[in-house]
Amino acid sequence: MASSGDSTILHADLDAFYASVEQLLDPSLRGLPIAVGGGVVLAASYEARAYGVAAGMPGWRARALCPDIRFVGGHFGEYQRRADQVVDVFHDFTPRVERISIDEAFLDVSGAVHLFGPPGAIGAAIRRRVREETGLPLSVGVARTKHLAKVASQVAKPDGLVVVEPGGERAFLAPLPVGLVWGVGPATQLRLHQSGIQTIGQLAAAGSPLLESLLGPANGSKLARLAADVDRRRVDAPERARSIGAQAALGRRRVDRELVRETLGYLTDRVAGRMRASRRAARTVTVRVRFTGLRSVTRGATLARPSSATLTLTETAVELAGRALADHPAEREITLLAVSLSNLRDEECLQPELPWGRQARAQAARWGVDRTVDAIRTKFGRGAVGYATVVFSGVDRVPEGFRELAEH
DNA sequence: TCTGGGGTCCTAGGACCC
DNA sequence: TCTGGGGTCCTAGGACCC
Repeated sequence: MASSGDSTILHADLDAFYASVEQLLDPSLRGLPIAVGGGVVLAASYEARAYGVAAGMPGWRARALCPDIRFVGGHFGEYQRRADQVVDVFHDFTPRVERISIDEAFLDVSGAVHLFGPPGAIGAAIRRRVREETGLPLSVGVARTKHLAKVASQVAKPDGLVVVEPGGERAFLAPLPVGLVWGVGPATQLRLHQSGIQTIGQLAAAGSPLLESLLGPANGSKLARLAADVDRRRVDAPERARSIGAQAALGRRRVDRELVRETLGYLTDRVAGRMRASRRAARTVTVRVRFTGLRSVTRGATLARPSSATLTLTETAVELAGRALADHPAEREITLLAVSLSNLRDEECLQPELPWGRQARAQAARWGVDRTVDAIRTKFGRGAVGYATVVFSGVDRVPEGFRELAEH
């Protein structure tokens, strides 16, 4: 029985995943700069990355950087299918697989060395099998901790394997840029650079007190632990979600109450349905309104009791959006609306409504309508039935396949 | 001339309670 | 005479991740 200090963690990360699948499906795309997406780059092939194209970049900028870039994609079902195939391979080596996104997972292979040899050999064997069975390039990092395994897989990219031997952790981390630390994004990186901290070695040397004064107590101490390699998180099954949300980009639309009502109705309907499918109810509703120039505001409200009723949640969302808009009368156009449900409770645990009173009866009726709609949709599909403004709403411009993928 | 959708966590101020 | 401290919940905003 290995102690936690002896655990061996493997981080596996599919390279340029969506783009790699597209190049497999259409061999004429191999070796070419391609991007998956349209308005925004969801994934870029390594050939495109050589031009500076990166995920999250607006499509027009990608075209400016790389005029020959080809935009392809939309094979969402294929992405999911192949990613599942890869995870099946992982399970042949260990039952302890923590999937953290469609193209990434942690594996605890501490107990697998007796069967498959040293950690490096396991990493190599997994990479080989994934390549043979799916055609996809996979990068793997191996180390004693999750954080270090993840850093190692980033160093291994593209299509490589990096093993950090026990005892070599600090030396491995020291020269690497701070941006490789999990949780260091552009804002934190800028602040660290301004303090003369460029490498993870310098980050570790800075120490917790300085980092806490720079970045706040929680972020500072967490970063100090990661840089000093004393983080010991285990590989676990993912926890249940703490919030469920949906958003819709609208282009540039003049502020219009009816548009807001329809869009929020549509979004809340989707989100509430997903929540009911996982048998939960929400106490907090949050609405985000984004204006031009990426200026955005959020308004939230916590209900006296949890609800899973589409109508109740929609009314709350619409009211919150009204407040947000009223607080910003100078804004003439909105570009995005988002709804999020949080403070989630298991529905079975809810206090049953008292069987009398008009309000209780109304709630019971809403509950019944939602269940009926859910059941019909399960049988006949989303478009079969719904509230009128939702059914006829024209905001569903993003491919449904992508939504389902994102929801997975 | 600012681009998708789905999430997590942290901070900070205010209300309220003891 | 408004002085002390601690805890919880709510709200708004922001950073970050895939």
